[in-house]
Amino acid sequence: MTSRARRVRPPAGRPVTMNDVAAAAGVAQSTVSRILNDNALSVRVSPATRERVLAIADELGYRPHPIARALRGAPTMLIGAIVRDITDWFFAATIEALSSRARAYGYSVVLAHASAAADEALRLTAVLEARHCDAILVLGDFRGEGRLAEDLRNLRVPVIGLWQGSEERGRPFPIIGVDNRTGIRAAAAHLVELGHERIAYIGADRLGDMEERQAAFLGYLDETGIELRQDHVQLVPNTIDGARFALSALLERAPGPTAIVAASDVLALGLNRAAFDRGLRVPDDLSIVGFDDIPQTAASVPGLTTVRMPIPEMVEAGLKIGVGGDRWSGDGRAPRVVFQPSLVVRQSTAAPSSRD
Amino acid sequence: MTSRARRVRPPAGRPVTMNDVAAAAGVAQSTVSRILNDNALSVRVSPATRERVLAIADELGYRPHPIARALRGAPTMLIGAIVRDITDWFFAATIEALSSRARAYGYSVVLAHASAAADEALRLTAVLEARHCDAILVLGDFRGEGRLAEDLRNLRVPVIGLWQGSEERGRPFPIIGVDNRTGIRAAAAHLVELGHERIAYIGADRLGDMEERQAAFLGYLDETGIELRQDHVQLVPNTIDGARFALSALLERAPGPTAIVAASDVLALGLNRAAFDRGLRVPDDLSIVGFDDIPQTAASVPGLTTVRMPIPEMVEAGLKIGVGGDRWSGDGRAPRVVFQPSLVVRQSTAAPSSRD
DNA sequence: TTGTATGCGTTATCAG
DNA sequence: CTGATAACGCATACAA
Repeated sequence: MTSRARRVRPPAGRPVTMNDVAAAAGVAQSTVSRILNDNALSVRVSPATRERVLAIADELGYRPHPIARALRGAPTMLIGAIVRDITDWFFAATIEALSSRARAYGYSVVLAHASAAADEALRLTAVLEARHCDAILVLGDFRGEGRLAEDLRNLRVPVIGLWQGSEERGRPFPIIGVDNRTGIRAAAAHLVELGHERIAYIGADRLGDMEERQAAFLGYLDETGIELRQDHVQLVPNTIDGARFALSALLERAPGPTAIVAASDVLALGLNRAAFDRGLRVPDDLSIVGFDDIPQTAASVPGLTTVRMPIPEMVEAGLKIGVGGDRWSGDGRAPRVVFQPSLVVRQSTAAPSSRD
Repeated sequence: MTSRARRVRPPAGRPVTMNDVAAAAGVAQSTVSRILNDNALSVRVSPATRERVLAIADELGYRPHPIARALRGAPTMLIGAIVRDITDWFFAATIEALSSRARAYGYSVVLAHASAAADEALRLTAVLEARHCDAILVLGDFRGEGRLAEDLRNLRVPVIGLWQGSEERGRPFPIIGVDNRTGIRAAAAHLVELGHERIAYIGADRLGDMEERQAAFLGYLDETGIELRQDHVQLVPNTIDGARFALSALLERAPGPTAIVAASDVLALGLNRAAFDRGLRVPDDLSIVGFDDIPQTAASVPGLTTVRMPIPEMVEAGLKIGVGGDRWSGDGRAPRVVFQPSLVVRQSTAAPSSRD
C-alpha cells in the first residue's frame, strides 16, 4: 500500500459522481466514463489506468446516476402500467405477472392507476410520469376516460393495450386480448350439458370484455333455444359485494336459476360466498362458473369451475411488443393478438338437483 | 388571426422542448421556464409575453421533461417499493394500499421485488433504480439478503421498513410494525375460550413477523398450561399449498388438533381449502384462525376468523415518514411505530365438536 | 422585464 | 491512448 493509497473520500452527503472518481484518479472524467462502460467502445484504454480507475471507483463506492443516463437518452428500464382498478383481483394478478416477467427483461414496473376518482389532473399526472418509462401497458378498458386515450396518443413511448375488449375502432396502438366468445360459450355449454335449464348471467357494466361476454352468453342461449328471463341478467360492480347484490336480485322471483355464469372470478367467488351466507349449497343448489382463473380460486371452497385466462402469456406478449423482440415499428396496422381461453372444470358445477 | 399566427411545428418525431417554445415565441428559453413555473418566482414577466408564450406552449403541445427536472434535483414523485414476494396476497394487498395512498400524496409506485432467485445483480438493480425514487419502502423481512441491507444503507433516499419484525438491531432506518404478540394471544385466547385443548400452529420460517408470532403462541400456551405436541407446530412456505402440506402433517398422528392458529391468512385460507378437500368441516371438525385480514377473506367460505392488520394505516404511516409531514431527519434513533392488531371473529371458529 | 450563462451527471465527438 | 468540450432539458443566479 503506497503512501498515496488512501484517497480522499469526497464530502459524504452527496452521491459519488464520475467527476469525483476522475479527480481522485487524476484522469479526465470522460476517461472514467469510457472505462466504466467498456462494452461497445471502439477506443481502448491502457490496462494501467483502467485498473486504477476501477479500483478507485469501487473504493469510493461510485454508482451510476440513472437519471443522468436517462437524460442522455438511455432507456429508463421502467415499464408503466396504467391499471383501471388495482383493487380488482384480476388486475392484481396481472400486475404480479407483469412484474415478474418484466424483471426477466431487466425492467421494473411503475404503477399508475387511473381508477375511481380519476379527475383530469390525475390523468395528466399518469401521463407525465409516463415519460419516465420505456413503454406503457394499459391494463383494462378505459372507455369513458376519453382524455387518457388522447394523452396516450401523443406519447413518445410505445403503448400496448391489454384487455381492452375487441372493438376495432382504429386504435393507434397494439392490443392483446382474449376470445371472450369462445370462453363464455364453453362455460355455458358446460352448464347445459350438465342439464341446467335456468341459467343466469352476472357481469359488470361499461367494460369492453364484460360486454363481449354478455353478448356471447345471450347469443349462445339464443342459439340453443334456452329461455332466458330478463331478470336473470344482472349487471353489478365487479366486486364481492356486487356479486352479493346480484344474487339477491336473481333470487327475488322464483324459480331462481340453477346455475350462474359469472363474467369474472371475483364475481363468481362473491356469488359463492353470498350463496353460503344464504344457506345455498354450491354446487348442489346452485352451480357457478367464473372467468379468469385468478390465483384466488386455489383457496375457494368448493373449487371454482372457471374459464382460464392465460395471464402470464398475455403479459409476456405485451412485453415482447413493448420492449422485446416483437417491437412494433408503428407503421401500418397496429397488431392485435388474441388468446384462447379454456374451461377448467372443478367443483362448483354439477347437475341441477332433482328437487328443482 | 394574423399572418404570423400559424407557427411552425417543430419537426414531429421529437418531443417539444422549452427551446422549441422559446424559438417559436421569439424569446429566451429562460423566459419560457419562468413563465411555465410562475409559482414562487420573485421576478415578473410582462402579461403580453406571458400570454403569447403560454399560447404557443399549448399550441405546440409542450410537456415538461420529468427526467430533466429530476436531474436538476426536483423530486421524481416516485416511491420505490421493494417487496419480498409479490405473489404473497398480503403484500399484494399492501401494494394496493400503498398505491392508493401514494396517489393522495401525488406519488406513483415503482415495484421492485427481490424475491426468489434474487441474485446479486438483481439486488443491485433494485437499488440502482432506487435512485429514481424519493423514498423507498421495504415491505417484509429481508433477513438473509445481507447485500440488500447494505445497499440500502448507502442510499441517499429515505428508507422505511414495514413488517420487518421487531428486533432492534440498530437499524439505520425507521420501522413500522405490528404487535404480533398481542395479535397471536388474542387469537389463541379466543380458541381457548371456545374450549379447545388441542391447538396447533402453522407458520412460515425465517420471517421476522412469523417468528414473533410463533414465539407468542408458544409463550401463551405455556402460560395457560395447555399442552402442545411437538408435531403440532408446522413450519411451511407461506402459500396455499404450504398450508395443505401442513395440514397433512398435523393429521398424521391421531388425535389431530381441533383448532389451528395460522400465522397468516394465506395459510389459514389454504388450511380451509385443504380441510374441505379432506372432508373436514370448518368450524365443526376444525377451527381455524388467521392473521392479517386480507381482502380475500371476504370471499372465504366460511368467513375467516382472523387478526386484523391495519394495512392502510401502516402504509400511511410509512408514507408520512418517507415523503409526508413526519419526515425523519436522520438524526438520533430511527423511529419505530408499532400498530395494534385486533381479533375479528367470523365463522371459521367454534367450540370443538363433542365427538372429539 | 428579459436575455446570457452555468450546471445537474452522463455519454459522445472531437482533437491531441 | 487520453483530455477537452459539447450536448441532453431544465432552472436559476446574474447581467443587461
